[in-house]
Amino acid sequence: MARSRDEKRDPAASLALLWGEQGQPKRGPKPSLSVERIVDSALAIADEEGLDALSMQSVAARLGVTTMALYRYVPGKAELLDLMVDAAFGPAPDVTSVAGGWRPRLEVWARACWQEYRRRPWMVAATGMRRQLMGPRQLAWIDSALAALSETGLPYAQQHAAFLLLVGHVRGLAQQLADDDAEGREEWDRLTADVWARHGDRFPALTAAIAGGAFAPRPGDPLDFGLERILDGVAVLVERG
Amino acid sequence: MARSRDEKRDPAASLALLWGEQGQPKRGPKPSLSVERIVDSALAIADEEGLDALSMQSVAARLGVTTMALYRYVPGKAELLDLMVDAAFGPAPDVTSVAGGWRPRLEVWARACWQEYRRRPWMVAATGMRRQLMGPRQLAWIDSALAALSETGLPYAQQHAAFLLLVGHVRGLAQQLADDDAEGREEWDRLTADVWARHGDRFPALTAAIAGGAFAPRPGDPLDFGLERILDGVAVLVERG
DNA sequence: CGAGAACTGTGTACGCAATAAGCGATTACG
DNA sequence: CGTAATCGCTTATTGCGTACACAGTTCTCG
Repeated sequence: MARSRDEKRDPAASLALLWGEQGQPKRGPKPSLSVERIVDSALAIADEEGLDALSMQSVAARLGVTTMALYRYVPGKAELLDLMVDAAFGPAPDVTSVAGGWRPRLEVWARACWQEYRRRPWMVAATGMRRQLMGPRQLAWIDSALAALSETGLPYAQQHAAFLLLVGHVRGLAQQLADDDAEGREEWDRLTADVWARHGDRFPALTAAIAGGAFAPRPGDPLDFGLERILDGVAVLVERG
Repeated sequence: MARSRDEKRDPAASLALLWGEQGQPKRGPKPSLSVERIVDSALAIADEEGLDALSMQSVAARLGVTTMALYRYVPGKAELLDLMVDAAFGPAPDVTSVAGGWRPRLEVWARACWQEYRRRPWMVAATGMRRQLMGPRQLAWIDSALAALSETGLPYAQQHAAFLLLVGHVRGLAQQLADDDAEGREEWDRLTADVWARHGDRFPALTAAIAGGAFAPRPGDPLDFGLERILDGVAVLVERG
Protein backbone atom coordinates (compact mmCIF):
# COMPACT_ATOMS: atom_id res chain seq x y z
CA MET A 1 0.00 0.00 0.00
CA ALA A 2 1.45 3.20 -1.20
CA ARG A 3 5.05 2.05 -0.99
CA SER A 4 5.46 1.09 -4.58
CA ARG A 5 7.92 3.91 -5.11
CA ASP A 6 10.60 1.94 -3.33
CA GLU A 7 9.82 -1.37 -4.89
CA LYS A 8 12.53 -1.03 -7.49
CA ARG A 9 15.11 0.54 -5.30
CA ASP A 10 17.98 -0.98 -3.40
CA PRO A 11 18.76 1.26 -0.46
CA ALA A 12 21.60 -0.94 0.72
CA ALA A 13 23.33 -0.60 -2.63
CA SER A 14 22.78 3.14 -2.62
CA LEU A 15 24.31 3.44 0.81
CA ALA A 16 27.30 1.37 -0.15
CA LEU A 17 27.89 3.65 -3.12
CA LEU A 18 27.25 6.74 -1.05
CA TRP A 19 29.87 5.80 1.50
CA GLY A 20 32.33 4.39 -0.99
CA GLU A 21 32.14 0.92 0.39
CA GLN A 22 32.50 -1.16 -2.73
CA GLY A 23 35.96 -2.67 -2.95
CA GLN A 24 37.44 -1.76 -6.30
CA PRO A 25 38.07 -4.60 -8.73
CA LYS A 26 41.46 -6.23 -9.04
CA ARG A 27 41.33 -7.79 -12.47
CA GLY A 28 39.75 -6.84 -15.72
CA PRO A 29 40.13 -3.85 -18.02
CA LYS A 30 40.55 -0.37 -16.62
CA PRO A 31 37.17 1.19 -16.10
CA SER A 32 36.68 4.12 -18.44
CA LEU A 33 34.11 5.65 -16.13
CA SER A 34 33.57 6.12 -12.43
CA VAL A 35 30.57 6.57 -10.22
CA GLU A 36 31.68 10.10 -9.62
CA ARG A 37 31.85 11.00 -13.30
CA ILE A 38 28.44 9.49 -13.84
CA VAL A 39 26.90 11.44 -10.98
CA ASP A 40 28.54 14.63 -12.23
CA SER A 41 27.07 14.18 -15.67
CA ALA A 42 23.67 13.45 -14.22
CA LEU A 43 23.85 16.59 -12.12
CA ALA A 44 24.86 18.62 -15.15
CA ILE A 45 21.90 17.36 -17.11
CA ALA A 46 19.48 18.02 -14.28
CA ASP A 47 20.90 21.51 -13.85
CA GLU A 48 20.82 22.39 -17.50
CA GLU A 49 17.72 20.68 -18.79
CA GLY A 50 15.72 19.69 -15.75
CA LEU A 51 14.90 16.41 -14.11
CA ASP A 52 12.71 15.28 -16.97
CA ALA A 53 15.66 15.29 -19.30
CA LEU A 54 17.57 12.97 -17.03
CA SER A 55 17.56 9.48 -18.44
CA MET A 56 20.09 6.71 -18.50
CA GLN A 57 20.47 7.39 -22.18
CA SER A 58 21.08 11.10 -21.78
CA VAL A 59 23.69 10.50 -19.10
CA ALA A 60 25.41 7.88 -21.18
CA ALA A 61 25.33 10.07 -24.26
CA ARG A 62 26.95 12.91 -22.38
CA LEU A 63 29.73 10.58 -21.31
CA GLY A 64 30.13 9.12 -24.78
CA VAL A 65 29.29 5.55 -23.83
CA THR A 66 26.37 3.22 -24.34
CA THR A 67 23.46 3.27 -21.98
CA MET A 68 24.24 -0.13 -20.60
CA ALA A 69 27.76 0.82 -19.65
CA LEU A 70 26.31 2.80 -16.76
CA TYR A 71 24.91 -0.34 -15.22
CA ARG A 72 28.44 -1.55 -14.56
CA TYR A 73 28.77 1.25 -12.03
CA VAL A 74 25.30 1.90 -10.74
CA PRO A 75 22.53 -0.64 -10.10
CA GLY A 76 19.85 1.47 -11.74
CA LYS A 77 18.31 4.87 -12.10
CA ALA A 78 16.80 4.93 -8.63
CA GLU A 79 20.20 4.51 -7.05
CA LEU A 80 21.71 7.10 -9.34
CA LEU A 81 19.11 9.53 -8.12
CA ASP A 82 20.02 8.71 -4.54
CA LEU A 83 23.61 9.57 -5.29
CA MET A 84 22.62 12.78 -7.03
CA VAL A 85 20.53 13.93 -4.13
CA ASP A 86 23.41 13.59 -1.74
CA ALA A 87 25.93 15.09 -4.12
CA ALA A 88 23.70 18.01 -5.03
CA PHE A 89 24.44 19.84 -1.84
CA GLY A 90 27.75 21.54 -1.34
CA PRO A 91 29.76 21.16 1.83
CA ALA A 92 27.87 21.98 4.99
CA PRO A 93 28.54 25.43 6.41
CA ASP A 94 30.79 25.64 9.42
CA VAL A 95 28.43 27.21 11.83
CA THR A 96 30.60 27.07 14.92
CA SER A 97 32.55 30.07 13.76
CA VAL A 98 29.48 32.28 13.78
CA ALA A 99 29.25 34.50 16.83
CA GLY A 100 26.15 35.22 18.84
CA GLY A 101 24.81 31.90 19.99
CA TRP A 102 22.29 29.54 18.51
CA ARG A 103 20.11 32.05 16.76
CA PRO A 104 22.53 33.65 14.32
CA ARG A 105 24.08 30.26 13.71
CA LEU A 106 20.78 28.71 12.78
CA GLU A 107 20.08 31.68 10.61
CA VAL A 108 23.29 31.24 8.71
CA TRP A 109 22.59 27.56 8.33
CA ALA A 110 19.08 28.11 7.03
CA ARG A 111 20.23 30.66 4.50
CA ALA A 112 22.96 28.40 3.26
CA CYS A 113 20.49 25.56 2.91
CA TRP A 114 18.11 27.83 1.10
CA GLN A 115 20.84 28.81 -1.32
CA GLU A 116 21.47 25.18 -2.17
CA TYR A 117 17.84 24.58 -2.96
CA ARG A 118 17.70 27.67 -5.10
CA ARG A 119 20.76 26.58 -6.95
CA ARG A 120 19.22 23.26 -7.89
CA PRO A 121 15.47 23.65 -8.13
CA TRP A 122 15.00 20.07 -9.26
CA MET A 123 16.00 18.89 -5.82
CA VAL A 124 12.53 19.56 -4.53
CA ALA A 125 11.03 17.20 -7.07
CA ALA A 126 13.78 14.63 -6.66
CA THR A 127 13.46 14.37 -2.92
CA GLY A 128 9.72 14.70 -2.88
CA MET A 129 9.37 11.30 -4.47
CA ARG A 130 11.71 9.16 -2.43
CA ARG A 131 12.59 8.61 1.15
CA GLN A 132 15.72 10.45 2.12
CA LEU A 133 18.85 8.35 2.30
CA MET A 134 21.63 9.18 4.73
CA GLY A 135 24.61 10.18 2.64
CA PRO A 136 27.75 11.87 3.88
CA ARG A 137 26.81 15.34 2.68
CA GLN A 138 23.32 15.06 4.01
CA LEU A 139 24.57 14.02 7.40
CA ALA A 140 27.09 16.83 7.49
CA TRP A 141 24.31 19.36 6.99
CA ILE A 142 22.18 17.79 9.66
CA ASP A 143 25.11 17.69 12.01
CA SER A 144 25.80 21.33 11.39
CA ALA A 145 22.25 22.34 12.22
CA LEU A 146 22.10 20.19 15.32
CA ALA A 147 25.36 21.68 16.52
CA ALA A 148 23.76 25.10 16.43
CA LEU A 149 20.59 23.83 18.06
CA SER A 150 22.39 22.15 20.89
CA GLU A 151 23.19 25.55 22.31
CA THR A 152 19.56 26.21 22.95
CA GLY A 153 19.73 23.81 25.85
CA LEU A 154 16.44 22.35 24.74
CA PRO A 155 15.79 18.63 25.13
CA TYR A 156 17.15 16.66 22.21
CA ALA A 157 13.71 15.72 21.04
CA GLN A 158 12.82 19.37 20.69
CA GLN A 159 16.07 20.16 18.95
CA HIS A 160 15.22 17.55 16.38
CA ALA A 161 11.70 18.86 15.99
CA ALA A 162 12.99 22.38 15.55
CA PHE A 163 15.37 21.17 12.92
CA LEU A 164 12.57 19.51 10.99
CA LEU A 165 10.56 22.68 11.22
CA LEU A 166 13.35 24.72 9.75
CA VAL A 167 13.99 22.34 6.88
CA GLY A 168 10.30 22.22 6.17
CA HIS A 169 10.24 25.96 5.77
CA VAL A 170 13.21 26.04 3.44
CA ARG A 171 11.92 23.20 1.31
CA GLY A 172 8.40 24.55 1.26
CA LEU A 173 9.60 27.88 0.04
CA ALA A 174 11.84 26.28 -2.53
CA GLN A 175 8.89 24.44 -3.94
CA GLN A 176 6.75 27.52 -3.88
CA LEU A 177 9.27 29.50 -5.87
CA ALA A 178 10.68 26.69 -7.97
CA ASP A 179 9.51 28.14 -11.26
CA ASP A 180 9.12 31.75 -10.37
CA ASP A 181 11.98 32.99 -12.44
CA ALA A 182 10.90 31.02 -15.44
CA GLU A 183 9.39 32.48 -18.53
CA GLY A 184 6.11 30.68 -17.97
CA ARG A 185 5.40 33.00 -15.11
CA GLU A 186 3.51 35.48 -17.19
CA GLU A 187 1.12 33.03 -18.71
CA TRP A 188 0.54 31.67 -15.26
CA ASP A 189 -0.35 35.02 -13.83
CA ARG A 190 -2.65 35.72 -16.73
CA LEU A 191 -4.48 32.44 -16.27
CA THR A 192 -4.77 32.90 -12.54
CA ALA A 193 -6.09 36.41 -12.95
CA ASP A 194 -8.64 35.04 -15.39
CA VAL A 195 -9.84 32.38 -12.98
CA TRP A 196 -9.98 35.08 -10.43
CA ALA A 197 -12.18 37.39 -12.41
CA ARG A 198 -14.60 34.54 -12.95
CA HIS A 199 -14.82 32.97 -9.52
CA GLY A 200 -13.24 35.35 -7.07
CA ASP A 201 -16.50 36.24 -5.42
CA ARG A 202 -16.71 32.82 -3.85
CA PHE A 203 -13.60 33.43 -1.78
CA PRO A 204 -14.00 36.58 0.26
CA ALA A 205 -10.90 36.35 2.42
CA LEU A 206 -8.75 35.62 -0.56
CA THR A 207 -10.30 38.49 -2.47
CA ALA A 208 -9.52 40.86 0.36
CA ALA A 209 -5.98 39.59 0.61
CA ILE A 210 -5.35 40.02 -3.08
CA ALA A 211 -6.84 43.46 -3.03
CA GLY A 212 -4.54 44.22 -0.13
CA GLY A 213 -1.52 43.16 -2.13
CA ALA A 214 -0.83 39.96 -0.26
CA PHE A 215 0.30 38.21 -3.41
CA ALA A 216 2.24 41.04 -4.92
CA PRO A 217 5.92 40.35 -5.30
CA ARG A 218 7.86 41.83 -2.46
CA PRO A 219 11.44 42.97 -2.14
CA GLY A 220 13.82 41.15 0.15
CA ASP A 221 14.53 37.51 0.66
CA PRO A 222 11.29 35.52 0.87
CA LEU A 223 12.96 33.24 3.37
CA ASP A 224 13.18 35.96 5.99
CA PHE A 225 9.66 36.15 7.28
CA GLY A 226 9.28 32.49 8.09
CA LEU A 227 12.79 32.21 9.38
CA GLU A 228 12.24 35.00 11.87
CA ARG A 229 8.90 33.61 12.95
CA ILE A 230 10.32 30.16 13.53
CA LEU A 231 13.31 31.44 15.46
CA ASP A 232 11.03 33.69 17.49
CA GLY A 233 8.93 30.67 18.30
CA VAL A 234 11.95 28.67 19.34
CA ALA A 235 13.20 31.59 21.40
CA VAL A 236 9.93 31.66 23.29
CA LEU A 237 10.46 28.02 24.10
CA VAL A 238 14.07 28.52 25.13
CA GLU A 239 13.27 31.39 27.46
CA ARG A 240 10.38 29.56 29.01
CA GLY A 241 12.59 26.52 29.61
CA MET B 1 16.49 25.74 -18.16
CA ALA B 2 14.84 23.66 -15.54
CA ARG B 3 11.34 24.20 -16.72
CA SER B 4 10.99 21.12 -18.79
CA ARG B 5 8.52 19.66 -16.37
CA ASP B 6 5.81 21.91 -17.71
CA GLU B 7 6.70 21.56 -21.31
CA LYS B 8 4.05 18.94 -21.93
CA ARG B 9 1.37 20.46 -19.82
CA ASP B 10 -1.51 22.67 -20.76
CA PRO B 11 -2.43 24.73 -17.71
CA ALA B 12 -5.24 26.48 -19.52
CA ALA B 13 -6.86 23.16 -20.29
CA SER B 14 -6.42 22.00 -16.73
CA LEU B 15 -8.05 25.12 -15.43
CA ALA B 16 -10.97 24.80 -17.80
CA LEU B 17 -11.51 21.27 -16.59
CA LEU B 18 -11.02 22.26 -12.97
CA TRP B 19 -13.67 24.91 -13.12
CA GLY B 20 -16.03 22.96 -15.33
CA GLU B 21 -15.79 25.39 -18.18
CA GLN B 22 -16.00 23.08 -21.16
CA GLY B 23 -19.39 23.28 -22.81
CA GLN B 24 -20.81 19.77 -23.11
CA PRO B 25 -21.30 18.35 -26.57
CA LYS B 26 -24.62 18.54 -28.34
CA ARG B 27 -24.39 15.76 -30.89
CA GLY B 28 -22.70 12.44 -31.00
CA PRO B 29 -23.07 9.27 -28.94
CA LYS B 30 -23.62 9.47 -25.22
CA PRO B 31 -20.33 9.57 -23.39
CA SER B 32 -19.83 6.46 -21.33
CA LEU B 33 -17.39 8.19 -19.04
CA SER B 34 -16.98 11.54 -17.40
CA VAL B 35 -14.05 13.55 -16.17
CA GLU B 36 -15.27 12.99 -12.66
CA ARG B 37 -15.35 9.22 -12.98
CA ILE B 38 -11.87 9.24 -14.46
CA VAL B 39 -10.49 11.36 -11.67
CA ASP B 40 -12.18 9.14 -9.10
CA SER B 41 -10.59 6.05 -10.55
CA ALA B 42 -7.23 7.71 -10.68
CA LEU B 43 -7.54 8.70 -7.04
CA ALA B 44 -8.51 5.18 -6.09
CA ILE B 45 -5.47 3.76 -7.82
CA ALA B 46 -3.13 6.27 -6.22
CA ASP B 47 -4.65 5.55 -2.82
CA GLU B 48 -4.49 1.83 -3.12
CA GLU B 49 -1.31 1.20 -5.06
CA GLY B 50 0.63 4.42 -4.96
CA LEU B 51 1.49 7.04 -7.55
CA ASP B 52 3.79 4.73 -9.47
CA ALA B 53 0.89 2.45 -10.26
CA LEU B 54 -1.01 5.31 -11.81
CA SER B 55 -0.89 5.09 -15.57
CA MET B 56 -3.35 5.86 -18.29
CA GLN B 57 -3.65 2.14 -18.83
CA SER B 58 -4.38 1.35 -15.20
CA VAL B 59 -7.01 4.03 -15.01
CA ALA B 60 -8.62 2.85 -18.22
CA ALA B 61 -8.52 -0.77 -17.09
CA ARG B 62 -10.25 0.10 -13.86
CA LEU B 63 -12.99 1.81 -15.82
CA GLY B 64 -13.30 -1.04 -18.30
CA VAL B 65 -12.35 0.98 -21.38
CA THR B 66 -9.32 1.26 -23.60
CA THR B 67 -6.52 3.59 -22.77
CA MET B 68 -7.28 5.93 -25.61
CA ALA B 69 -10.83 6.45 -24.52
CA LEU B 70 -9.54 8.62 -21.69
CA TYR B 71 -8.11 11.10 -24.14
CA ARG B 72 -11.60 12.09 -25.20
CA TYR B 73 -12.08 13.55 -21.73
CA VAL B 74 -8.65 14.63 -20.58
CA PRO B 75 -5.84 16.08 -22.69
CA GLY B 76 -3.16 13.94 -21.10
CA LYS B 77 -1.71 12.56 -17.96
CA ALA B 78 -0.30 15.86 -16.73
CA GLU B 79 -3.73 17.41 -16.76
CA LEU B 80 -5.24 14.38 -15.08
CA LEU B 81 -2.73 14.84 -12.29
CA ASP B 82 -3.74 18.47 -11.98
CA LEU B 83 -7.32 17.40 -11.52
CA MET B 84 -6.35 14.75 -9.01
CA VAL B 85 -4.40 17.17 -6.90
CA ASP B 86 -7.31 19.51 -6.58
CA ALA B 87 -9.79 16.72 -5.99
CA ALA B 88 -7.63 14.98 -3.43
CA PHE B 89 -8.49 17.42 -0.72
CA GLY B 90 -11.83 17.26 1.00
CA PRO B 91 -13.93 20.36 1.58
CA ALA B 92 -12.12 23.13 3.40
CA PRO B 93 -12.89 23.37 7.11
CA ASP B 94 -15.23 26.12 8.19
CA VAL B 95 -12.96 27.96 10.51
CA THR B 96 -15.21 30.89 11.28
CA SER B 97 -17.20 28.81 13.74
CA VAL B 98 -14.16 28.18 15.93
CA ALA B 99 -14.05 30.36 19.00
CA GLY B 100 -11.01 32.10 20.40
CA GLY B 101 -9.62 34.26 17.63
CA TRP B 102 -7.03 33.64 15.00
CA ARG B 103 -4.84 31.24 16.88
CA PRO B 104 -7.23 28.38 17.56
CA ARG B 105 -8.70 28.85 14.12
CA LEU B 106 -5.37 28.51 12.42
CA GLU B 107 -4.66 25.51 14.57
CA VAL B 108 -7.83 23.80 13.47
CA TRP B 109 -7.04 24.62 9.89
CA ALA B 110 -3.52 23.27 10.09
CA ARG B 111 -4.65 20.04 11.70
CA ALA B 112 -7.30 19.53 9.06
CA CYS B 113 -4.77 20.15 6.34
CA TRP B 114 -2.39 17.74 7.98
CA GLN B 115 -5.08 15.10 8.06
CA GLU B 116 -5.61 15.45 4.35
CA TYR B 117 -1.95 14.94 3.64
CA ARG B 118 -1.81 11.94 5.90
CA ARG B 119 -4.81 10.48 4.18
CA ARG B 120 -3.17 10.68 0.76
CA PRO B 121 0.59 10.38 1.18
CA TRP B 122 1.15 10.45 -2.56
CA MET B 123 0.09 14.09 -2.61
CA VAL B 124 3.52 15.15 -1.48
CA ALA B 125 5.12 13.52 -4.48
CA ALA B 126 2.42 14.67 -6.87
CA THR B 127 2.64 18.32 -5.93
CA GLY B 128 6.40 18.32 -5.50
CA MET B 129 6.83 17.91 -9.22
CA ARG B 130 4.49 20.50 -10.64
CA ARG B 131 3.52 24.02 -10.04
CA GLN B 132 0.33 24.28 -8.09
CA LEU B 133 -2.76 25.08 -10.10
CA MET B 134 -5.62 27.06 -8.63
CA GLY B 135 -8.57 24.70 -8.44
CA PRO B 136 -11.77 25.29 -6.55
CA ARG B 137 -10.87 23.06 -3.62
CA GLN B 138 -7.42 24.49 -3.36
CA LEU B 139 -8.74 28.01 -3.31
CA ALA B 140 -11.31 27.15 -0.69
CA TRP B 141 -8.58 25.92 1.63
CA ILE B 142 -6.48 28.99 1.05
CA ASP B 143 -9.47 31.20 1.62
CA SER B 144 -10.21 29.46 4.86
CA ALA B 145 -6.70 29.97 6.18
CA LEU B 146 -6.59 33.60 5.12
CA ALA B 147 -9.89 34.20 6.83
CA ALA B 148 -8.36 33.07 10.10
CA LEU B 149 -5.21 35.07 9.50
CA SER B 150 -7.06 38.26 8.73
CA GLU B 151 -7.95 38.52 12.39
CA THR B 152 -4.35 38.98 13.32
CA GLY B 153 -4.54 42.48 11.96
CA LEU B 154 -1.21 41.94 10.29
CA PRO B 155 -0.48 43.50 6.90
CA TYR B 156 -1.74 41.32 4.10
CA ALA B 157 1.74 40.58 2.91
CA GLN B 158 2.57 39.09 6.27
CA GLN B 159 -0.64 37.15 6.39
CA HIS B 160 0.31 35.56 3.14
CA ALA B 161 3.82 34.82 4.33
CA ALA B 162 2.48 33.26 7.51
CA PHE B 163 0.18 31.11 5.45
CA LEU B 164 3.07 29.85 3.36
CA LEU B 165 5.01 29.10 6.49
CA LEU B 166 2.21 27.02 7.89
CA VAL B 167 1.70 25.03 4.72
CA GLY B 168 5.40 24.47 4.49
CA HIS B 169 5.40 22.90 7.89
CA VAL B 170 2.49 20.62 7.15
CA ARG B 171 3.91 19.53 3.83
CA GLY B 172 7.38 19.09 5.18
CA LEU B 173 6.15 16.85 7.92
CA ALA B 174 4.01 14.90 5.53
CA GLN B 175 7.03 14.19 3.43
CA GLN B 176 9.12 13.31 6.42
CA LEU B 177 6.59 10.77 7.60
CA ALA B 178 5.31 9.62 4.24
CA ASP B 179 6.58 6.09 4.56
CA ASP B 180 6.88 5.80 8.28
CA ASP B 181 4.04 3.39 8.71
CA ALA B 182 5.24 1.21 5.89
CA GLU B 183 6.78 -2.17 6.31
CA GLY B 184 10.08 -1.02 4.87
CA ARG B 185 10.70 0.96 8.02
CA GLU B 186 12.59 -1.78 9.75
CA GLU B 187 15.09 -2.38 6.99
CA TRP B 188 15.57 1.34 6.81
CA ASP B 189 16.37 1.64 10.47
CA ARG B 190 18.72 -1.28 10.27
CA LEU B 191 20.62 0.23 7.37
CA THR B 192 20.77 3.63 9.00
CA ALA B 193 22.05 2.14 12.24
CA ASP B 194 24.68 0.34 10.25
CA VAL B 195 25.86 3.49 8.51
CA TRP B 196 25.88 5.03 11.89
CA ALA B 197 28.10 2.48 13.52
CA ARG B 198 30.57 2.93 10.70
CA HIS B 199 30.75 6.68 10.31
CA GLY B 200 29.03 8.21 13.30
CA ASP B 201 32.23 9.57 14.76
CA ARG B 202 32.48 12.13 12.00
CA PHE B 203 29.28 13.82 13.15
CA PRO B 204 29.59 14.77 16.81
CA ALA B 205 26.42 16.84 17.19
CA LEU B 206 24.37 14.21 15.49
CA THR B 207 25.90 11.52 17.63
CA ALA B 208 25.03 13.42 20.78
CA ALA B 209 21.49 13.99 19.55
CA ILE B 210 20.96 10.36 18.76
CA ALA B 211 22.37 9.31 22.09
CA GLY B 212 20.00 11.78 23.69
CA GLY B 213 17.05 10.15 21.97
CA ALA B 214 16.37 12.95 19.50
CA PHE B 215 15.34 10.51 16.81
CA ALA B 216 13.39 8.14 18.97
CA PRO B 217 9.72 7.93 18.09
CA ARG B 218 7.68 10.11 20.38
CA PRO B 219 4.08 9.98 21.46
CA GLY B 220 1.72 12.71 20.43
CA ASP B 221 1.03 14.33 17.11
CA PRO B 222 4.29 15.23 15.38
CA LEU B 223 2.59 18.29 13.97
CA ASP B 224 2.26 19.90 17.37
CA PHE B 225 5.75 21.13 18.03
CA GLY B 226 6.17 23.06 14.82
CA LEU B 227 2.64 24.31 14.88
CA GLU B 228 3.08 25.81 18.33
CA ARG B 229 6.42 27.32 17.43
CA ILE B 230 5.04 28.94 14.32
CA LEU B 231 2.00 30.31 16.05
CA ASP B 232 4.17 31.57 18.89
CA GLY B 233 6.31 33.32 16.35
CA VAL B 234 3.31 34.88 14.68
CA ALA B 235 1.95 35.89 18.07
CA VAL B 236 5.16 37.73 18.83
CA LEU B 237 4.68 39.65 15.62
CA VAL B 238 1.04 40.41 16.35
CA GLU B 239 1.71 41.71 19.83
CA ARG B 240 4.58 43.79 18.66
CA GLY B 241 2.09 45.21 16.17
C1' DC C 1 54.28 -18.70 -19.05
C1' DG C 2 49.65 -20.05 -19.94
C1' DA C 3 44.81 -20.82 -18.39
C1' DG C 4 40.93 -19.27 -16.55
C1' DA C 5 38.55 -16.02 -13.60
C1' DA C 6 37.03 -11.38 -13.05
C1' DC C 7 35.82 -7.53 -15.19
C1' DT C 8 35.07 -4.28 -19.10
C1' DG C 9 31.94 -1.92 -22.83
C1' DT C 10 28.51 -3.27 -26.29
C1' DG C 11 24.44 -5.00 -29.15
C1' DT C 12 20.13 -6.78 -29.04
C1' DA C 13 15.66 -7.29 -27.25
C1' DC C 14 11.65 -7.00 -24.19
C1' DG C 15 7.98 -4.71 -21.87
C1' DC C 16 5.66 -0.68 -20.41
C1' DA C 17 4.25 3.94 -20.83
C1' DA C 18 2.31 8.15 -23.25
C1' DT C 19 0.02 9.48 -27.09
C1' DA C 20 -0.76 10.64 -32.34
C1' DA C 21 -3.77 9.24 -36.31
C1' DG C 22 -7.42 7.37 -38.39
C1' DC C 23 -11.74 4.13 -38.44
C1' DG C 24 -16.52 2.91 -38.08
C1' DA C 25 -20.56 3.66 -35.26
C1' DT C 26 -23.81 6.87 -33.03
C1' DT C 27 -26.70 10.82 -32.48
C1' DA C 28 -28.72 15.59 -32.70
C1' DC C 29 -29.65 19.49 -35.75
C1' DG C 30 -31.00 21.53 -40.06
C1' DC D 1 -32.74 12.32 -44.06
C1' DG D 2 -28.20 13.69 -44.46
C1' DT D 3 -24.34 15.55 -42.39
C1' DA D 4 -21.34 17.08 -38.92
C1' DA D 5 -19.91 16.25 -34.37
C1' DT D 6 -18.54 13.00 -31.19
C1' DC D 7 -18.04 8.52 -29.34
C1' DG D 8 -14.79 4.22 -28.24
C1' DC D 9 -11.50 1.48 -30.48
C1' DT D 10 -7.38 -0.30 -33.26
C1' DT D 11 -2.92 0.47 -34.71
C1' DA D 12 1.59 2.51 -34.64
C1' DT D 13 5.31 5.51 -32.91
C1' DT D 14 8.52 6.96 -29.63
C1' DG D 15 11.25 6.86 -25.52
C1' DC D 16 12.31 4.75 -21.48
C1' DG D 17 14.58 1.22 -17.97
C1' DT D 18 16.90 -2.78 -17.93
C1' DA D 19 17.80 -8.16 -18.57
C1' DC D 20 21.03 -11.01 -21.03
C1' DA D 21 24.71 -12.74 -23.52
C1' DC D 22 28.98 -11.79 -26.04
C1' DA D 23 33.76 -10.45 -27.04
C1' DG D 24 37.70 -8.24 -25.59
C1' DT D 25 41.00 -7.09 -21.53
C1' DT D 26 43.70 -7.74 -17.47
C1' DC D 27 45.06 -9.91 -13.30
C1' DT D 28 46.14 -14.22 -10.49
C1' DC D 29 47.51 -18.70 -9.86
C1' DG D 30 49.53 -22.98 -11.11
